[in-house]
Amino acid sequence: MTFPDRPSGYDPRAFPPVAVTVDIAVLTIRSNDLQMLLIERGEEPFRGSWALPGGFVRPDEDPAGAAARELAEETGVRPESAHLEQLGSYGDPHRDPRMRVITIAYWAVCPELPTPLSGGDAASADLIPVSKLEHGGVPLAFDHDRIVRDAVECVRAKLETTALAARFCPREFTITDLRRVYEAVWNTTLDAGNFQRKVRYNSVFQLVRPRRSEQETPLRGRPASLWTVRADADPTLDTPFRRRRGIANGQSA
Amino acid sequence: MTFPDRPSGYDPRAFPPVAVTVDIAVLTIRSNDLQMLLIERGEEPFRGSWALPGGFVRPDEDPAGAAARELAEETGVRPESAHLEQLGSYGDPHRDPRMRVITIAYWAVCPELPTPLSGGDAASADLIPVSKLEHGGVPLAFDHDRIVRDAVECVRAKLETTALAARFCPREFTITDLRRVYEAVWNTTLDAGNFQRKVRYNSVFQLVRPRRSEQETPLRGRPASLWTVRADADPTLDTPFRRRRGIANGQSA
DNA sequence: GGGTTTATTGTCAGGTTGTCAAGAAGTCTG
DNA sequence: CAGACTTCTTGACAACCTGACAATAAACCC
Repeated sequence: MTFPDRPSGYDPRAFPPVAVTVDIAVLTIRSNDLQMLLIERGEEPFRGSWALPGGFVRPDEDPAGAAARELAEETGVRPESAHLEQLGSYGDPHRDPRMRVITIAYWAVCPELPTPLSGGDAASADLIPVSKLEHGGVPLAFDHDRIVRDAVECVRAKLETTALAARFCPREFTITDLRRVYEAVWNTTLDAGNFQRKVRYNSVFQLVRPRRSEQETPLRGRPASLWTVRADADPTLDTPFRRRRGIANGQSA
Repeated sequence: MTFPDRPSGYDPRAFPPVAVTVDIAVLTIRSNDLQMLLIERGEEPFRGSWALPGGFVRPDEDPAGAAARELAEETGVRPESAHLEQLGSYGDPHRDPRMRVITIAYWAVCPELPTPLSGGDAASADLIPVSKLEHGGVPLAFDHDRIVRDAVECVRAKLETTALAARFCPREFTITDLRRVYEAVWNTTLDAGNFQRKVRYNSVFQLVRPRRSEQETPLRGRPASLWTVRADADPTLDTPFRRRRGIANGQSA
């Protein structure tokens, strides 16, 4: 990597103006549905369209740090409770009509999110079902439709091989909680018995308490055991969960 | 995403100066060994260290386009013969001591590369075995050691679920060619019989000719059939190849 | 206690994988 | 030209994993 033809002494102003931003696809599960946090734009361009939360990377800030900051600002979640990971960069020269903006996209997975408060942007934030976004029913600003698609696919794929699904749940969760995450994210249904078996055999998951004591929403049925993700090791699953591709599963029409 | 407090009319000079570059981890297989193309720096900073090939994203250029251009410039490979994919962005504020540089890293997989010609950078290019890079025996510039590690891990993982391995081979290849790619990239050995079975069952691969006619290097043994990757569909494998994690396989010591 | 609900365990056939052996089809050597 | 040698390809079989589904367990309700 060499700098443009200039002997030495790097004149900052000589570089073509580029803005670098981060955008974050924040995912959570609401009423057994995969949803994404989006913000309705109050200004041009794309006034009235929905957009990913995000903002500028500050001069002395790491992009990951900028993403964590924006996440906290826009959702109020503590950075350590969410899982934040880089998706990739989007840099089409004309993706923003105003000027050259390269964005580094991230995705984040949160347990049940506090109901989105309209942020300081004077724009309203809301959780939108991903199924709706995939159906094309929501107009998105910039190239955010592509980022959304990529982020969702990335999370779906990551559920196959890692314990990421647990990041949608509170620290301790039941196996049914976990199964519902898979069902929501993959928009499918899984056999409860087989799912149980896989979780029990997976060394990443760890039994915490044989019975649930603090009752939560479901007050009926046999109480479930509580599980957690083993803290020490990396969250790779011993044997992956494989999604059945090709068959249009789940609710159609 | 909103712009900094400024009513309208975006003064380019007002944005903090950031340079955006692409860096490419070019991988190929030489003598059954995974190797990466690196360039020895002839200038400060990091004079004498090795670095990934790369360069600036031009004002009206897409980052992927910049990566393809740099790849062609530095290796002479036709862009369509290589597989080029984005890895991610690296933007630590101090990763380049001269100024703020955010790089978008790519990885590329090439069939047998033309022996690297020293590029126009007045620096010498060379193929370095990845095993050497992982052993820490090669000083790398900037944060390129991290990019190299991430790129190698990404390619290793991608071999599990896609037909990427075929991109290391010419358009038509034998099953043994393909197996050697896996063995080189994963630094392990695989059972030839099992491997054969999996490839034959995989709908991604397609038999071209039942016997090899043009003899290549190995003039001994039963001639092998030639296979290719089905062009139409996406390169996802029906049943993934799984690498056995945890066991330190391959040549030790 | 009987009915309902949900969690958990069990069964069993079918598919996939790992190990290993045998067969096929060439070249090489004496 | 007959082995010897090499490499590709197929086959056998046990171990393991998975999907489908039935049975049992543990709560709640009335």
